[in-house]
Amino acid sequence: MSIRRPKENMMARFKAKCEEHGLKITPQRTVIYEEAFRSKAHPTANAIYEKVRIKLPNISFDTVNRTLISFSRLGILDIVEGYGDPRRYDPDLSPHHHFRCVQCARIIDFYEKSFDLIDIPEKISKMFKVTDKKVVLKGICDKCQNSKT
Amino acid sequence: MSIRRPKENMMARFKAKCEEHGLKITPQRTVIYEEAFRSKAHPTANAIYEKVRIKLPNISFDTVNRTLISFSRLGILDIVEGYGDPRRYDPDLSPHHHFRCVQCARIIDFYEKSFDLIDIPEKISKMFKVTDKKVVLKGICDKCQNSKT
DNA sequence: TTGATAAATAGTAATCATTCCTATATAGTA
DNA sequence: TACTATATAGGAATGATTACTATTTATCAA
Repeated sequence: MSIRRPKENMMARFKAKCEEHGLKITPQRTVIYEEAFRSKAHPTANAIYEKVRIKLPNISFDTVNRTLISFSRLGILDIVEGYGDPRRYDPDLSPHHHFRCVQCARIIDFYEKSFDLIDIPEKISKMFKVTDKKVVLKGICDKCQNSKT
Repeated sequence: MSIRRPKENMMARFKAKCEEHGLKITPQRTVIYEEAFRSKAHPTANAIYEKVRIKLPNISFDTVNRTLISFSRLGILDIVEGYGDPRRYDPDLSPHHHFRCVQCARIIDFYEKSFDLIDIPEKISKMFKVTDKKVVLKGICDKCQNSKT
């Protein structure tokens, strides 16, 4: 799911983003950034915490959680739209879209060029500063259709 | 936000949906249904619970929560996409779309006919049973743009 | 109309995600 | 190198959500 980029580009982007927003570059933030983007699928804060902990054994969960939230506020990282479940992050920065199964709660990524091209209505772009757009589909996934009990 | 419909239609729909899925029609479910659709904006389970409690003083929160979840599973009620905050419901059944402010976390409804008409790609409709589609925009809302501290 | 039965509910208790608090440590800068 | 605003660790508090169980009830068949 996540885009493969050379590590040096990733870290240059990280450094630039931090400086842009006046965030100090700490070892904790660096490792959290690396691990968040190394993740596949849509990791929770806890999943990222567990990975970070391997490199920084006595980091606190709060630091990981707080950092992920500030990353998402600054547009460094996306939060996946959820439906009452724990917050999950999306390291995939390329335009993509989501299908959600209402039975098993899975969120499945898909790519569709025509969806990437939809125009923001003027009434919206006048009022708000739009930084991202995504089509979210809802329904029953293949697995759940087959295993209808 | 919610569509105004004659109450009798609402209740006929409720009854039909319950029978379709083998749900018993209980006074609790009836009142929860009524109050969920009377709500404006995007109420939490707790907000609906407080309203239902006026009519059924000793209903439990668990019953309200469980009922709302089962309604959403059966397509009776929508869950609003959220970003780590408490689950919220959407009583607006008409096609509409959402803008999310990453600063203040508001979800703002908007209507855009061209978005309603987007086609589901065949690769998706073959694999999944799609029951709803929504465009989700992300950015900074008008209020937050003005009050940048 | 009534009795049987599977489903639903009330009333907790338990769990888990998330946020808050404070003393200590540190990155960036003069 | 020393100063200062930030950031962090650790743990406590809060709040949402789910789980559990005894009791009640809607539905349906006789």
